[in-house]
Amino acid sequence: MTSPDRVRADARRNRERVLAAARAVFAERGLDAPMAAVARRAGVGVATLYRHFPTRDALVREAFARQRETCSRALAEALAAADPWDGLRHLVETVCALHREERGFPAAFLAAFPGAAPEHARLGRRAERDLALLVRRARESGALRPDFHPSDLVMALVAHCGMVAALPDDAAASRRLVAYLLQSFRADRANAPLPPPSALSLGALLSTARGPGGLSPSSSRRPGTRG
Amino acid sequence: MTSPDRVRADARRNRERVLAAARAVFAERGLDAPMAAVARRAGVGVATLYRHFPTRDALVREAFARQRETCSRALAEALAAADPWDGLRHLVETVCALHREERGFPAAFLAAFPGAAPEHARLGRRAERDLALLVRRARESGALRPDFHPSDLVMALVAHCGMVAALPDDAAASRRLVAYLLQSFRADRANAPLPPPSALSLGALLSTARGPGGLSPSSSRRPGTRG
DNA sequence: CCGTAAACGGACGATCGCGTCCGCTTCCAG
DNA sequence: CTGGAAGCGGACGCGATCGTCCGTTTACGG
Repeated sequence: MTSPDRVRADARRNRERVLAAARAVFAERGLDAPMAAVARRAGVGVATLYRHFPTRDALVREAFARQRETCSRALAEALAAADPWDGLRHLVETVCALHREERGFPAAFLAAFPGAAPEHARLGRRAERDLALLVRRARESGALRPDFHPSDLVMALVAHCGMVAALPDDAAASRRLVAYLLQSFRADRANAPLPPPSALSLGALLSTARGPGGLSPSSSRRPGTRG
Repeated sequence: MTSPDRVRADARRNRERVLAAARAVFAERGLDAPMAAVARRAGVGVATLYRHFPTRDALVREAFARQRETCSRALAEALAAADPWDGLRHLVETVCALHREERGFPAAFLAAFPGAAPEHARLGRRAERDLALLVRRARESGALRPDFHPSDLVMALVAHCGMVAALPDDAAASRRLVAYLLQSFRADRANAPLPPPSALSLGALLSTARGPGGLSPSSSRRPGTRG
């Protein structure tokens, strides 16, 4: 059962090339871009891709491992911060910055959700416990509103993530939403100035007639749906 | 160029059947469910479906026409309200309730976005103008914070919509997010009690190991991406 | 009741993505 | 240097969806 441990150098190299290609392709074409596109971009045969990552899930998971690592670290840092509110803010801002900056990650983040709870909950449980502790401390410090619930943090992250997924180019909107949310979580209302608003317009959202090319290009589906 | 005007009764009936089926199927299987599935559900041949709605976009647009109509009406009502803040709240709550209650609509709402601005901007322009007016009035009434920008409303709607798309069953999270956002938009901070929190957990979001079936079932893509 | 035009439906060819299979190449230990 | 095992790559068979084409059915005005 003990695997060779010694991996051929070219294999390791190819693995990295595939991961980089996957990030690029997922960022450009969405999480369900053809596997072949990833392989081509990596300069590698499909078989090699499938050998390293038997399923799309495995590939996505590995491709964004660093990002998840960053999230996880941000939680630890938040917990270690001298002021729990600062910790909370740090957590939110770190995760949201990741959503904003790492193209394709929001989709992976959202996609991770529905199937999240079932098994493996090892690290998940721990994260939950840490979050609960952080929230309790921040509430007790008086900075966080007393009716704040840990799930509100998740709610905020998912909402932000969903917005970024829909509007991947609007960093202004992302920053502004984060600022609004953080302000609404404070117990007092230190109305710190908000970052500048985005250029979003109501556009055709309420319009009845729609031009061509409206929704067709990658018609989008709800990320969280059991097959 | 003048079309017959007189449409056969069965044609009209089939059209309605297809629209109802489309809403059902889109709700269950996402916006890019097979056209054939819609046809089957409607008890109709594919050809009939394609005759009435030449493209998927056309079908989606028509299927959710009533919902868009409701949004549009909500804006008008908001503008007509005696108190502009009440109007704004009504608008947000109406649209978000729609997101929450009409399965499939959030995806359509989001999908409508990226291609929104280009042409047809007729109704869009008007909506924008109305919104700007509403916002100005609400600011001047003192209820809405002075640094609120009309795009913030769109930002909030897209964020809420994104969250609902990711967590279609969590009405509690939806209501709570709306409450947080509305509170954060107030100039004063009338800390009205929030609706109860959701049962969301951090789950495996930060977890490194992921069990099987994590993201695979309908792997989700960013709704707004030009092909 | 009847004829016609409109509407219907399902079969069909084309396209696309998946994941495997197998012959060839490359690494590296001895 | 050399042999063998690990790794590689692309062709291939499969299944799903698309959108059209055409023979058949149905509504309805006269």
